[in-house]
Amino acid sequence: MKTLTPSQFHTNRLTSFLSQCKTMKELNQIHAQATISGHSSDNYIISKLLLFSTTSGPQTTDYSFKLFSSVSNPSSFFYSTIIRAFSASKNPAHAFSLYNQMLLAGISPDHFSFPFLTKACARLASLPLGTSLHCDIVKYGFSSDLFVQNSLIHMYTSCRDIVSAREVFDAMCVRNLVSWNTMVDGYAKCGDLVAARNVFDGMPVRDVVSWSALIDGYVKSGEFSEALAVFASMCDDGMKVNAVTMVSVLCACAHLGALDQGRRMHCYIKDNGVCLTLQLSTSLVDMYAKCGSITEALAVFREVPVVETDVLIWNAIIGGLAMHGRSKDSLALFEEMQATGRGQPDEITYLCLLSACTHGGLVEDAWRFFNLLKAQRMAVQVEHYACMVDVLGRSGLVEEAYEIVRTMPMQPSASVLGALLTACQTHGHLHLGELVGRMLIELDPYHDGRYIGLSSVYASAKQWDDAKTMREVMEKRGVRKTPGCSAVEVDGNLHRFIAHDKMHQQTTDIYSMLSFLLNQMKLESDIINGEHFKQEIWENV
DNA sequence: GTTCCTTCAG
Repeated sequence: MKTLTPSQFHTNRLTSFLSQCKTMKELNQIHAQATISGHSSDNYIISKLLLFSTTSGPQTTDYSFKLFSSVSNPSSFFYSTIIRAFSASKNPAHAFSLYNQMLLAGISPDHFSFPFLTKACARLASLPLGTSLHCDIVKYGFSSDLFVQNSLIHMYTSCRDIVSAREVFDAMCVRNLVSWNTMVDGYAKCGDLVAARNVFDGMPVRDVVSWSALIDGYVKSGEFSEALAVFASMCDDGMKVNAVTMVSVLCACAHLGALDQGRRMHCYIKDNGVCLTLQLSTSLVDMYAKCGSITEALAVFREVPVVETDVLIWNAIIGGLAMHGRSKDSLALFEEMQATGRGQPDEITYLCLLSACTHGGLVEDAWRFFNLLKAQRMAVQVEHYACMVDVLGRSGLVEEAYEIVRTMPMQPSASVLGALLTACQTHGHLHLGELVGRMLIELDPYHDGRYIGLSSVYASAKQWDDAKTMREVMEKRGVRKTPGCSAVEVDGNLHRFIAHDKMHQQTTDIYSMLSFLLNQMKLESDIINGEHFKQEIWENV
């Protein structure tokens, strides 16, 4: 029997621990053991530690970098691994600092280094950087490596340079499924669905990624019905779908407001044993909330074990409740999120909360969240300001709302000014409304709503001539009023309507119900809002 | 002795 030295014994023991390691906490313990037994500078042990920490998500990048720094003469393996960690981190540009350091140290990049570097470049969407990287790839002789070529296609499409992506693709001697899929994804991602479809149709073999990339392309381009049609063909083709496919499909249902279809997709997921990932649960919550069934959204949310929740699913349910006017419940779920400590609130969480406050008229809570947002040194975005202006404006605090607009650190967007304009109109601030209305028209001269907005301000102040003039100015400038569009799903069928639409088979029934509802609203509006609101309703039908 | 490319959620 071979006798091991104490050092070899420790190395074997550490290696065995590392192969069974499941969490970062365990990894830290193994690292401590390595330090105690004097193996913290053993490159093999460090390589194992580094591999684990670089594949444990972007939160561990700092730790990975510390590990990397403890290697005395890092080989290309160590450089590639740390470059990979940075390419997936918040700061992909750091990957290039390491690349430069690697070149200065006289280490040549290999066929592993370049895919990570191109990925970093893709995330930065920097074409100049990508072009110079491509030159390096040629220089070091890796331009015919399949993996490098595939990642180059991805890089070019991320930089929206389809021509170069195509050149790489056409120059390839050997293409695999990934090459084709990357092309489908890249043409789809740039919004050219015709080209994506052509590549897809020309594929010798297709897999679940090919289909999913095409479906997602249609979703990203807003062609939701087409996305669902492709999904149907995919099923007809006998292709097995996965969680990624369903995320895109549910997103399409959510945008269409197609509750019955969404429910059927939920059943499909259960029946076909599609893995219910956290992302998929988030999509289900989002779909149910956007399709009007907050009850089912809550049910899906409650089925996810609290330990697995992350900020995105909290945002989906907090935002969903806000959307449904359940402001107090929305705020209560935020408290629950804080209490369980699962998921760190981000900028979007606060946006959802502010939107809850807007719907519920919760001015004090809105200020509380707004200050909390600033206190946590998060990026206060123009959307947060828009919500604050909206919540203050709706509560009649028009001066305070105006103060926000005046002092905000960036240019107020159309949504910020729009919220202020509505406040001026509702609470009769003619002077400010006129000023804001004119700014909005300047900002968006081809947007019909901007003229209508100012016209409504005049109308609310009973300045009928000015109101009429604004509409005339709009017409003179050739700005057409966009017809309002709505859709409703009945028994899985989607019915679409535009303003004054009389095309529907049951148009007589629909209009008689509408006039009944309008009469009810007329009565209510007389009591609540006075004349001009009533007028607005009639005008817009 | 260990690494690489494609599809997804607010």
